[in-house]
Amino acid sequence: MPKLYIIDGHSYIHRAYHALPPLTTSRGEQVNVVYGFIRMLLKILRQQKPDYIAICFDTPGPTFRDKKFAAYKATRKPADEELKSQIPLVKEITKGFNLTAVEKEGYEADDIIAALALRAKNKNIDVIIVSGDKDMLQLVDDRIKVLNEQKNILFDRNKVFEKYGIYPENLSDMFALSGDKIDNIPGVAGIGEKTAVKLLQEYGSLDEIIKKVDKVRSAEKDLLLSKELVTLDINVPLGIDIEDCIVREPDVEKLREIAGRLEFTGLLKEFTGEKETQPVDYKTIINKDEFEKFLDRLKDVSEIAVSIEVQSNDKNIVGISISFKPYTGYYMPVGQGYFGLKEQLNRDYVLKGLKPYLESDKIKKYGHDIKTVIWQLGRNNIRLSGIYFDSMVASYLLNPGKVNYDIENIAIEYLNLKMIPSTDLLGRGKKQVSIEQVPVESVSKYSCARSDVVFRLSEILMPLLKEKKIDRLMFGVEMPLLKILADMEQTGIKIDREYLIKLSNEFDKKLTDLTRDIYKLAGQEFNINSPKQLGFILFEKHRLPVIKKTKTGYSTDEEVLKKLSSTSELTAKILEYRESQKLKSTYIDAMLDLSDFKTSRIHTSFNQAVTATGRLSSSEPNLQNIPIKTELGREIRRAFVCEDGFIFVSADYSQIDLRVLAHVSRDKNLCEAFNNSEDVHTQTACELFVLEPDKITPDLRRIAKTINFGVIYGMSAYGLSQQLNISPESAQKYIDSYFEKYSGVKEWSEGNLQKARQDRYVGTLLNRIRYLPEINSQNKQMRAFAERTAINTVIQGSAADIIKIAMINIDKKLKYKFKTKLLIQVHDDLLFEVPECEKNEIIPIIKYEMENAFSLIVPLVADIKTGKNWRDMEM
DNA sequence: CGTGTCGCGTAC
DNA sequence: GACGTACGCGACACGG
Repeated sequence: MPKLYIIDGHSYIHRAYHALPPLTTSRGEQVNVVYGFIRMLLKILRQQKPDYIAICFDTPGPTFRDKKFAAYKATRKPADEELKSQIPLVKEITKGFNLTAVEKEGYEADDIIAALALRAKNKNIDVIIVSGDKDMLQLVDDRIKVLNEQKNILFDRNKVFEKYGIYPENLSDMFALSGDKIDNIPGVAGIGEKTAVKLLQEYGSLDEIIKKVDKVRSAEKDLLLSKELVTLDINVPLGIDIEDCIVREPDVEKLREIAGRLEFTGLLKEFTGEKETQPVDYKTIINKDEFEKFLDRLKDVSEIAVSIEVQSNDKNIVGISISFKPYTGYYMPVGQGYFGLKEQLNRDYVLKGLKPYLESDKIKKYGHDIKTVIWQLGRNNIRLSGIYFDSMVASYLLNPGKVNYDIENIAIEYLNLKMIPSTDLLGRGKKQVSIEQVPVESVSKYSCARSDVVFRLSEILMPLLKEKKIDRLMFGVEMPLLKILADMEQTGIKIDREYLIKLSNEFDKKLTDLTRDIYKLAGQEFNINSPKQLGFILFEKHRLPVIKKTKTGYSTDEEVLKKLSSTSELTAKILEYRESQKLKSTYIDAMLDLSDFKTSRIHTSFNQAVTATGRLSSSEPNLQNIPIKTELGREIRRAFVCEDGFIFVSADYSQIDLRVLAHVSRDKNLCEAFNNSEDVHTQTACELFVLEPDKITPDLRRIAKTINFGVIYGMSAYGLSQQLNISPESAQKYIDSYFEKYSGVKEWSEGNLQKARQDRYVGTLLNRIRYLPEINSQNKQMRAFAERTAINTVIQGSAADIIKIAMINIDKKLKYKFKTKLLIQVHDDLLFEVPECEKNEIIPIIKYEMENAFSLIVPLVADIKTGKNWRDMEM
């Protein structure tokens, strides 16, 4: 059925005026109403795909209601000038969209809407009135609905009854009885909405009420007048036909011109987005016949792009789109609501039909964020196979420095294509709707585009990967890794819930005690978690010396509190409090929250397209920063346990960063240290302080270690001085003497920078690249930062390359013969869950594959530990 | 009432 | 006024 959207222009304008801040152009014109109006209109156009739209406006002059009742709307303030001045612009916008504005002298928009709605209804057109005005609800029936966008409610008869306790046809009686303060409609004094409803329910009609209720009878005149005023006039001579309201292509030129004039830069971009040069061919498959034909076609294809839409709460699949080639797509709705959809296929039937193709190695799979697709299908017992090209990963490899790799952004960058953002379909925030409630035509276009665009992207991205020589990294490392990460996520790691609950309670008690002590020492209660309040207590109330400041006030970080703690019991307690609070909120409670209720396992996300250096990241929860350094923190690790009959095996690379540095720099001294399997930090101390190894004190070793890390991070004298708590001058001396002893490192570092300045990027061992646009900046700070990352990225990124290769090679060995599973990667560390019976066989395999993942000029060494939980791991 | 930013603290 | 790379908590300011 075709749909007519009738927009209450009056309601839109006021909403925009009050909801938005008073945006102005640089010339001082207020334009918030215009902006809001366009936004709301775009949303309706994109989300609802109306066939007809009519935008109704009031006219300034008096209406028949004013003639009947001079005081009508008399209490209303005249509209603000800032609002009124924008109305002509709004009408101009309407024209720009090629939409029809309807107004009629002597009538209010309400009456026009009523007349239009009834006329459309008689032509078998579904009507949706977009308005927040309660008067409009009188019109609701089986064909006519009212959409309140602020509250995101679509009123049908039942919804009206739900809200008022009476049906739409009785609303005018109710409004007449209760009156309306805003419109100055008298009604019957002493009767509000509640009483009106009660009376109507009791007596049925207005006539009966007048007869039976004294109070109403005495106000009969007012009541009848009110009734006339609230009743919508459906006999407006409209002067237009429904067909005049058909939705046409907007006049993009005109909209662009207005957007430019009013300085709507964001909107301007939307209107400038490339129009499809080639028409797309998207189809929605809704019956068995079409589906069987589709499956027939699948038999002959060698590659498909897949995109899946899921319900946000239960993650059930509501539809699948598949594309065979660019500019085409098929959408199969399998769990959508019936809004505009006559029939749809059964989910299990569709999945069963697609399964052999999705699981076939013969058909190459393309997608954007395939790991998510693996999950979506995995939940439905389909193991996606033949995984070939992920456009998210590809675009990440082409430039890993970006904030995100959403397909919308990638499509703009590489195809100059503006896609429908999901917020257009679903809205955002609290008003977000679930996808199955969105009309199928919209979801179909949205989803098909997502498959289609993956193909279009692949045609651009693949040659780029080749050209930049990162195709081996893509197809040899990242694509195989993708599947391994999905497996790791799916496996998860078991936690001891009872232990964590016990820990949580203990920490609770500890925190309560500490809080009490702290309040006492501070002399008052305050929020210890607030650095601002804490700063006040320490540095203003107690006049403790200010050691460091932040952008916004006093610093209260660990370094500061530690220094103060030699004299202050208060800060010592706060340090204790901080540690416990951190462990409880970030680890203990979060782990309990995120663990699977049935299996007690935690399934993190290993993100493949986040870091600028090529490392993985982990989130929800982050299992890559579980405490290990302090005794108390380590207690958290005891919560990570293996299943009965299994044992954890962890394998971590020894000094992989410094080994990579030795390799790329070919520094004689550094290589020697590793080739002679000496302790590298001690060795560095020997060089720096010109002492024999047996003369190196722990303190000297600590200094050497800090410097070694400094090299990896692109050390500066200032940074090193901070870290070692020494003067920048002495730090500089250390650095000078380091580079004297390790001249190879110095030469490599300089050469690396020079190359970076030339190429504006750096590359790792596997030619993972990172752009450094700031490397030649005039700004010293920015340039210095780029120089540090130039050093760090090569080392950190190469180490990431190596462990990724190791993961792939280990996976190949494990996959078929063993039940051992890789659970977690922490940058240079792999954690496996191993059946006890496989342990002896597995350990040498893991060690071998890690140490031989890549051939450096120094050996790679992996240290193996085993244990029943993640804390108590022993060699 | 949600969203973005800041300070802080974990990991490698 | 930062030696690199991440994630996430709680507080707070801000525009609704």
